[in-house]
Amino acid sequence: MLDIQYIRENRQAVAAKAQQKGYPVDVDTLLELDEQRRNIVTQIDALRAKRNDLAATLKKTKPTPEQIAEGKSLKEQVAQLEGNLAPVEEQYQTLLRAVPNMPLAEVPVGATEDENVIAKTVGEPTKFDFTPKHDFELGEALDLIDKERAAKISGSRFAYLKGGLVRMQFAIVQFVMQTLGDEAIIQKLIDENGLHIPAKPFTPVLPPAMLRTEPYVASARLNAEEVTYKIEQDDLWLNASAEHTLCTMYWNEILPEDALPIRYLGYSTSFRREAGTYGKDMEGIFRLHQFDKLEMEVFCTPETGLEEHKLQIAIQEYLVQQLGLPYRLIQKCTADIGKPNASGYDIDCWFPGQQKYRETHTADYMTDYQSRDLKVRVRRQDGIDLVHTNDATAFAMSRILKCIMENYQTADGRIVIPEVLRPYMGGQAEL
RNA sequence: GGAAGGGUGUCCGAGCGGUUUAAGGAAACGGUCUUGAAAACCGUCGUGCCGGCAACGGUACCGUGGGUUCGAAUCCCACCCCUUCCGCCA
Repeated sequence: MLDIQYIRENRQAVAAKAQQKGYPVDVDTLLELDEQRRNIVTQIDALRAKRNDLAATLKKTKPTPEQIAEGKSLKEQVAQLEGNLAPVEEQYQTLLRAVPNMPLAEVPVGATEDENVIAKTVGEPTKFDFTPKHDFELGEALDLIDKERAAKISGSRFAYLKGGLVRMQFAIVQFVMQTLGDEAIIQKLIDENGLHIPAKPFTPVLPPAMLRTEPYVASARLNAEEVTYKIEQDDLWLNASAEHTLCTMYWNEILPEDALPIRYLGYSTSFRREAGTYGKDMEGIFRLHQFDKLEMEVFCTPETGLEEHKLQIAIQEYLVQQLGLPYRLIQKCTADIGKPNASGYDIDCWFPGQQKYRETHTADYMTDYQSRDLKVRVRRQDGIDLVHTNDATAFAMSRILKCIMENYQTADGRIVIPEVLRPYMGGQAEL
């Protein structure tokens, strides 16, 4: 969430930018509630001070009937004010959480995703002297994907992935762990992008795939209606990304400054309800209810937040380039970056089956919006600051497998394995 | 699932109705001493919120939420979590 003091001091800007992001919010009402809230809290505190004074005088003596009556009266007054406060506080919290993060100045203003900006195009759409096939055609012919039986057992938007495709997924996992664990590569990307942050490698993490409501809400990532599965018998949700159990990891903690930046590479199965996408991307493995994903998560100081964002984007590009996939880097506009984001970039890779660039990666910079509610802080020489958080896709498996299958297909329907993955597949050259 | 024990500040840990402004220890920071370090000694040392330019003042917080009381870390109720043992299990 946003800092209420910032909202007080930037009433107009907050309303305007919230509008630009497509999360219009009634700032006037929010600030009115804020004032009511503070007014009541001040009154309550004054009454409590009286109560404490009274209690202090009674430490050794027996209370007189008058003193007991006064104590009771104070208690009732406090209770009444607390009764007044509760609904104000509730509305206030609801409105406050509805305020989106402020976009950075350089984020292009736009009303829909059509106003995203293509920052860069790398590579040419893959050319074939035959009509390229879709993942599902290739997958079926090579016995790599079985969606029919998955539908029988689990419903639509599930798949059995098999054989070489599975080995390729784990080759990708190994390749990414190797790459992000390599200080020299991180340093090279830092230097190439003119950044001034340490080359600390990413630590691989297998996080829990479920989390409880309270931290999930605080992470500003819970999207119950459209995205997230709830476990009925327990207070647990299935995470929609490793990011959700990674960003919450230091919930309610104060980190020592020398621990930062904390760079994690999480690997988790991700579950998504995909409500509201009926009929969209029904074929193949582009959009499934369940997929595995490698996700970067970084906790850092406010000063380095933007540079960590840039590093994550550089890493994403490097990884995609290593796989030899054509892509575009998209700077998302205000309407598309998402509520907790101050900035957001996507990488759209080329999918020959559809003859389109489609989203395979996203990089999110939240500034302190996420950490404020999660209460993830850093203890520094001159006080305590909220950390800045960044997350970014390393690879979303089913999408990137589809992308590789389609870009690396041969005329006779086989799939060449990208060079960098072969060492992790026993030297195998094709599926 | 059954039984027992437990959740206190950065950590360990005492407190079990009113000198708690949470003992004591450790860590950390500053200082004395020392050629330097260690040790010893002295000092500092929780997080929010409200008010204030500030110094500071007020208030809340001892797993969470209710309750009892003039007064709750302390008593009562419910729930959550952790540990150990038993059972089951990859």
